[in-house]
Amino acid sequence: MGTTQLESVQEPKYWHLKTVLNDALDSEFEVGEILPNERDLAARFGVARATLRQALEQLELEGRLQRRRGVGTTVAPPRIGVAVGPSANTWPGAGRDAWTTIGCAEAVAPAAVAALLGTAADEAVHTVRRERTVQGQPVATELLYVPPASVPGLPGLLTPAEHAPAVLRELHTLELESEDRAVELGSARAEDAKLLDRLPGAPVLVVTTRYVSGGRVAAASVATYRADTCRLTFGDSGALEVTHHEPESRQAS
Amino acid sequence: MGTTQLESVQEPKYWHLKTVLNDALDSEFEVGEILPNERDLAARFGVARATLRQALEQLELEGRLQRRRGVGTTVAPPRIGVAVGPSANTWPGAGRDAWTTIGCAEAVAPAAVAALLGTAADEAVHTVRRERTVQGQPVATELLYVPPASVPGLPGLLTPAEHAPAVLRELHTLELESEDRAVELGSARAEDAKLLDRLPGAPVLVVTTRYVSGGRVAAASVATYRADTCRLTFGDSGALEVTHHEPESRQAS
DNA sequence: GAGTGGTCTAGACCACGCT
DNA sequence: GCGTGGTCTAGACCACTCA
Repeated sequence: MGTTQLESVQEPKYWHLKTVLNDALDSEFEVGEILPNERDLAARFGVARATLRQALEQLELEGRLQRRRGVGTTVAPPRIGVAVGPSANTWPGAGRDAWTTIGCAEAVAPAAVAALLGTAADEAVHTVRRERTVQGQPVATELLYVPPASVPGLPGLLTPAEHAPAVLRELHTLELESEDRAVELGSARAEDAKLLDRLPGAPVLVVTTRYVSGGRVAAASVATYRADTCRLTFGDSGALEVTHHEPESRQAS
Repeated sequence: MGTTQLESVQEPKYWHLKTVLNDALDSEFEVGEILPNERDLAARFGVARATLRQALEQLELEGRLQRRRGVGTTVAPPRIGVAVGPSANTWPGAGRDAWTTIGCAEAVAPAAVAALLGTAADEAVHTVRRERTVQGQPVATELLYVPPASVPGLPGLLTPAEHAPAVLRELHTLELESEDRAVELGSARAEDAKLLDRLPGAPVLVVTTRYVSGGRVAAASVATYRADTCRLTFGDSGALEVTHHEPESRQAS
């Protein structure tokens, strides 16, 4: 056999494949177009399906592809820029904030959240589940945790339908001093995955927010954004920039 | 065979494995401790190595494990909170900003960056490579792009060693109006991966920042943070909170 | 029911870090 | 040189969507 492939030395096949596919996506496919199925693609490139899948997985992680069981693999549109952390500090649910409330329960928060709130680990807190959709597609789900101490004026008897609005209303009577946020990578738990229309384990960006009022942490939220379709934008101004993905950039030593 | 496993129906093995391992990590292992190797673990759980690896990959993605070729799999410490976007707007390299400059070159920026800067696609810009380490470990690399128009006072003849400091110094003479930032998931390119001490393709959080001065975008940067070890914190106040990972949280319908 | 992606197996070999 | 994780193969079956 001749050594025809000088360039491919020491580079994993799936990595090379990924590059090739990435370029092909730019030049030969339209957004939304469906690709040949995995078995055909693997055969075409002369690799095992598992190897091809490794390349596809990476491209999906980077938001270039979208795969759906029973349907196929399609070219993904550019990521959606979703604003996180508006210019003015506002309480969740105040004004027009792009979230829709799904429900509310009173439950013991996970230990991590209790630490964030500074409450006892076994104390029940109001837990509001919300969802955020952009262009008709779900991009995030959130759990907002409000300790009873933050909403002392809350009426005692509430129907499930009244619960969430009442908690938010009470919250808005407080003065919001500041918010801090953290962003980290996570994988979708079963429940979040269902709301986000993904499989469990899908990569998500977890945004943890502490709402501070009167020197105390008055509420905290854990929001889960689809990492494949979203770009989180901070900063005040118009955030809807173009996105894309560069193969490899020139270097600065 | 008796149907001993009622709970495991319809749940992928790797998902169940992940849960089991996650719990074991909490109860039976110390941070930094090395796990049995993959072949042993797979045998112990009665699954193929590929299946075990699928579970390990997820746990690594979530920052619970750290795997190193030739060494082994260790229990990862909690993610490091790294501050992004300080309270006061500051130029890169001003004051004490946790970054160290590696080098600088004049090169054509990738198309995406040119769009961000509003420069021509084929215009050369100053490209400063920087690195950020926390507790001795590299957590991020950055490319800072500065169009020549933003630093008109830059001397003509510069040695490589003088280049980066000179660009930053010139930049600091401008007044910074605002910054916007975006965060998205990406995978490390070969070059970034090397600086971050990871394999190419490792998950990273890509932070894109636009620095606005005089109504124009005076500079832009693309910073690449290790997604496995970092938690990006925004907001002004003390950000070094505890992190951990909850199995599954109670629900709010 | 046909076709898709998702899971799983039981092997093999390779690249790397140590010692 | 040995042990580790990383890559790759050639199969199989399952879960899902859609006509």
